[in-house]
Amino acid sequence: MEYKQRTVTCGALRKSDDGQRVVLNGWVHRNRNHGGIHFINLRDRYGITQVVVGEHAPDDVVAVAGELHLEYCVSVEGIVHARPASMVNAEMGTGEIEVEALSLQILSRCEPLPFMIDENETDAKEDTRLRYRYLDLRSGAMQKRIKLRHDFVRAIREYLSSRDFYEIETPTLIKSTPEGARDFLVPSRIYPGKFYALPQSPQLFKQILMVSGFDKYFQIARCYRDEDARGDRQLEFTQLDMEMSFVNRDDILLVMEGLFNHVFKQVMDYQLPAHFTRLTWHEAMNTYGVDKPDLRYGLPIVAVDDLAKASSFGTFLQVLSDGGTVKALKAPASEAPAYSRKYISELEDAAKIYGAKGLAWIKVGSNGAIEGGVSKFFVGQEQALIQRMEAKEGDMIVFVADQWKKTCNSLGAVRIKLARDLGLVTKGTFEFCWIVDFPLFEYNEDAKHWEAAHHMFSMPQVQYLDTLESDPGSVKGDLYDLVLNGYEVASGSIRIHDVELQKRIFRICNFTDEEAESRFGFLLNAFRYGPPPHGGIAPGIDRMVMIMAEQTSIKEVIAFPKNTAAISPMDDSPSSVDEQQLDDLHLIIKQLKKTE
RNA sequence: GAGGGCGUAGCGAAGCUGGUUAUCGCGACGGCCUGUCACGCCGUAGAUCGCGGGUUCGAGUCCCGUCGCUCUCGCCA
Repeated sequence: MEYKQRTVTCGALRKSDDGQRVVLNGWVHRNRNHGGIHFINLRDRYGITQVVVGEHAPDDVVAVAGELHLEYCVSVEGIVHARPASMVNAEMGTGEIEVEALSLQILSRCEPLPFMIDENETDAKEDTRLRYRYLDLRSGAMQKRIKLRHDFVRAIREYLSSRDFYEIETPTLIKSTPEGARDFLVPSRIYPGKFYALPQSPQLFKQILMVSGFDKYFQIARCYRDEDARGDRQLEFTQLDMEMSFVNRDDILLVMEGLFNHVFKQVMDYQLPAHFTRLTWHEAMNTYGVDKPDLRYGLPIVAVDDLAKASSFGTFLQVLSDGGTVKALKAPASEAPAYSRKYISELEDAAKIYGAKGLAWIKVGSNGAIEGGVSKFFVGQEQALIQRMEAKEGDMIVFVADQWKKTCNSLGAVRIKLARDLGLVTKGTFEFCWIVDFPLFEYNEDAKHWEAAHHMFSMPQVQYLDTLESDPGSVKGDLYDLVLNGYEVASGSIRIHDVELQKRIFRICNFTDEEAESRFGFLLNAFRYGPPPHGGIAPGIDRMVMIMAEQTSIKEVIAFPKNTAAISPMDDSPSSVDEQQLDDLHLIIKQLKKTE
């Protein structure tokens, strides 16, 4: 098709371009027909320019203008005119000018839209947006977020490249290894009955790159985990995968602090503190009830075992004698929501999600009195309780009594709900923190053996090396998570680089030497050839961009995401395949639950 | 696997305790309009109220089942 190619974009023209002859290519964003005069807002990635088809326009231009509908793709040639002061649109970047059309060509037509393309957020429902993702991505909001993501990744590449990191690709068809999440499998055509797996992360390959001497590595790596989706989780996602040799934990934390200082400044002009708060896993759990605390607000959880023990509340006493714990959280006084019976029950529901059996409460009245709920069991301890909680009139104190982890998690959920409902979350701020000293193992009650809490390649802290086997539960690892505004945005560790130590870890996690050798033999072999001490980390790109864009779903920052049912409504994947394809792959479908 | 929310025209929504012809905005279509910028004005079409069953004289509304979407728990080193 012959057409006039653009000489400028729709966001470029200014008053200083007055009188220029230009060509614009773009989409009809709005078309206002006043009978004798048309105003066409022409849109592309860069902005919107008003095109005028007026009284002096050639007849053919007027005719074409009359045919235009929303989202027609057109080419316009015209003259730039500065608008008279009274007609300037201060809302638009190009609001001081307009382009008088001399020629107008329709490049392609557009059917009636399923939803309007908005300069900001579209009001269509997510399902509809995903089905017509190509239209949804035209919205100003999506364009902005996709750009943000580009800027973010670009700033990362620039920073790391300037600091001697190599970007190295690792395979996406790899061996299935029995750790972590469920693997996506790819059947081999050449080897009947054998499968590749898509990587859950480039973990083993980046460690092997360290053995190869590439002592500073990074990759913008696609990762795959066949697990149920969430707002902040897709089965396919992108990590900034990193690994370094001859480093200790603090070296890695410092690199990351430098990286994100640079990136936030570069991309959002946001100044982060030079160093991020560090909390041990235990501190985080005890104080915030999660291993990914949102530090944009306070509301610390407080231990009250001693006060509970001195109380006369049977439930508390029972939990304590069963080895549990009692913790409390102060809900600060506020007008809305008042701590009504209904609201307290909402808080209780939040606590119960994580297994708490109930939520005890006490209101603080005037003159140091405590009222309602379980207050009658704390006679004589009013002042001690108020002092401990730093409570004042109008505050409410809520309690959970249970096993340690349930207690922490439940109050953690109440803390988050309170902060949201009371409006304690400061918009537009970014609070990073490090969580360190994670336990290396946790006990799998179903499988009846210990498992790696993160993965099996993380280094135990040296003081636990003699007690790995005798007391796995208390072993702390050289592990660290980076947390941003209540989301885990990165996770990493110093790795094991010693074959014997690595084998001990496998054994504790119930792998025989034979199994370990068959699954991870290539790593163990590499470690027989002078592996350097090394460690790394992997920030989630989608999550970080989501938080920077102040969204609550990573779908908002992924061009083509899948829905919660793991379906892509646009291309309708997954789908069935031809019999011939199955034959090639030596596959027989066991049973179809429903006919397709 | 489990729980909460939602499902009404192409899109977004209203429809209270069951009661005539299911309402509104955007969009579509036709017409009018020479300075709008979410243009305005007049008119038209468009809905088996997700699907199936039940209660009832009568169901968008109540009950049961089912499907889809969404958030969450489990799961996700």
